[in-house]
Parts: sequence; C-alpha cells; structure tokens
Amino acid sequence: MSTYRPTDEELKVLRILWEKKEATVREVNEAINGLQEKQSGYTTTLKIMQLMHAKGLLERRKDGKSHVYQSLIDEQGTQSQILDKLMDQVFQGSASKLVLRALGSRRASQKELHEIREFLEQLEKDQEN
Amino acid sequence: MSTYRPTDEELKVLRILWEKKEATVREVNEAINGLQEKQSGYTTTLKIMQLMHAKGLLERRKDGKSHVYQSLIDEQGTQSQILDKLMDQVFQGSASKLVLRALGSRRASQKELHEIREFLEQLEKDQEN
DNA sequence: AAGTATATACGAAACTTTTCGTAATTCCAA
DNA sequence: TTGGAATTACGAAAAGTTTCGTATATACTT
Repeated sequence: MSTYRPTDEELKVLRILWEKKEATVREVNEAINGLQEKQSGYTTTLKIMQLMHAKGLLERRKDGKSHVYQSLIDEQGTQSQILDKLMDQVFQGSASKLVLRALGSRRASQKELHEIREFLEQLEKDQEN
Repeated sequence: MSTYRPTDEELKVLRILWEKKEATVREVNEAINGLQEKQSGYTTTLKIMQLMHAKGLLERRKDGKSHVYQSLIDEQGTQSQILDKLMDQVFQGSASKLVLRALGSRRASQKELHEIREFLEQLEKDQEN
C-alpha cells in the first residue's frame, strides 16, 4: 500500500477526504463537482469509492443508510510517492531539476519563496554536520 | 499538443528520445530495457511509438529499412505541464508545498541545495522590483 | 404499513493503455 | 535473384479506468 499511485479520479476523491477527514459519497461527489467544470454523476463517484474501498485505499462505516468514508492512505506519503516516481521518470532522479522547473513554471509568492529559502537553509545547515 | 500529458510508457520513450535526440525503435527499446528490470518486447515498444507518431507526438524519417524517430514535444514544456497538473491535483496549487515535499522526501546533495538556493535568491531579488 | 426519497450494489459498456503474435515488407548478402 | 534477417504493419486480446443505467435495499414520513 505504501507504494500505491492513485489514478486521477482516485486522487480527486482522496483530495476531498484528506481535507474533510471523512465524508459520504454524496459529499465527495458534490465537492468534486464544485472543483471542476465537467460534472460527474453520483453513481460514478460511488463506483470509484467502492473500488477504492475494495482495493483497501478507503475504509468506511455505516451511518444510517449511507456510508461514511475515510482515507487509509497518508497524504504526505502519497505526495512523496508521486514526486519520487516523477523524479525518476522525467528528472533523472534529480530533486533540484524538479524544484527549479516547479519554481520556474509557476509564480510563487514572496512569502512562499521565503518559506522555501528558510527550509533550504535549514537543510544545508543540517548537512554541514 | 501543448497540454498533452504522456502515459507512463510514452514517457519512457520520450525520455530516451530527449536524451539521444533521435533513435530507431530498436535503440529506444534497448535503452528502455537497460533502465528497468522488467524487459519489454520489441513489438511492444514499436507499437507505442507508432501510436505516438499517429498522435503527433513523434516524427520519423525512413532510413534504410527502419524509421528514425524524434520527439515533437518539448522536454521542459512537458515537465512543466506535468508539474502544473500535479500542483493542482495534490498540492492545492501551491509551488512551495510541492517543493518542500520534494526536498523533504529525497536526499538532495549539497551542490543541488546550493544551486536551488541561488536560483531562489535570484527569484526573490527579481520580485523586489 | 405503504409510499417516497435516497443510498448502495451490480453489471455492462466505452475508452485507453499495454502487450504480443503473426503477416507483410525491406534490405542485403551469397 | 533468391534466401534470410531485421523491420514495420496489423490486429486482437488483456488489463485497467471511467461512466452510467437499473435493480435492490434502507430509512423516514404520513
């Protein structure tokens, strides 16, 4: 499970569940539809979540007539997973290539840049020892 | 074409073509097999590249009995494309979230960190104006 | 208790990607 | 110029993802 890479639709579901901690199919479906132009049907989202449950990505408990779902996979771990794969696939395994491209392609705010720089300084300091 | 996101297998082909500039199916196939445990058959790679050509991702010229392929899509543009999508999908559109995760999850060398910091300082300097 | 609204379960279709067997083509060498 | 080795072309199957219609189940209301 630690190395699972979710599909695009699964990622949409996870994104909502990571934020809300737990939600019903209807809540997830409406949240997803709030984020995108193309609306997806209720039973489509239901099916995705049922499959994710079968795969062991989600757990659920019965609440009245509906199920309340939670993610079983970690947000940070999944993010790292995806980035690691990407690093190997298209950045020759180089973190700096990836980071430079990420910072170059999209505007980051002053505050964000500052945040990153502080993190970097900490990393560099750590490496001195 | 500017917003195309290649599949995993397509990415393997592109990676080789970006590096070699141009190559035959056999060269690409052997290069791919050199990078991974699981070996993929010649006709499999051939089919992928034929489809990519049909999609307009690759161009080719005849050389003797074989074709020599080149990528029609830009490496940097594709990298940015993928990162932008990822930023929206799993990092709430935040470049810094992505960067921090990327730097946190995998060891970057002293040299790499330095490189990133210099790039950052330049970016921050640019923003002052 | 029956009716209604909402949820889940199930199955199938449409699509895409990946894989590979085999036929047809092409070039070269004997 | 014919045979053989390598390549491309073609087709289809396998696998996975996404979508959705419809049947079934469940809870609530009156």
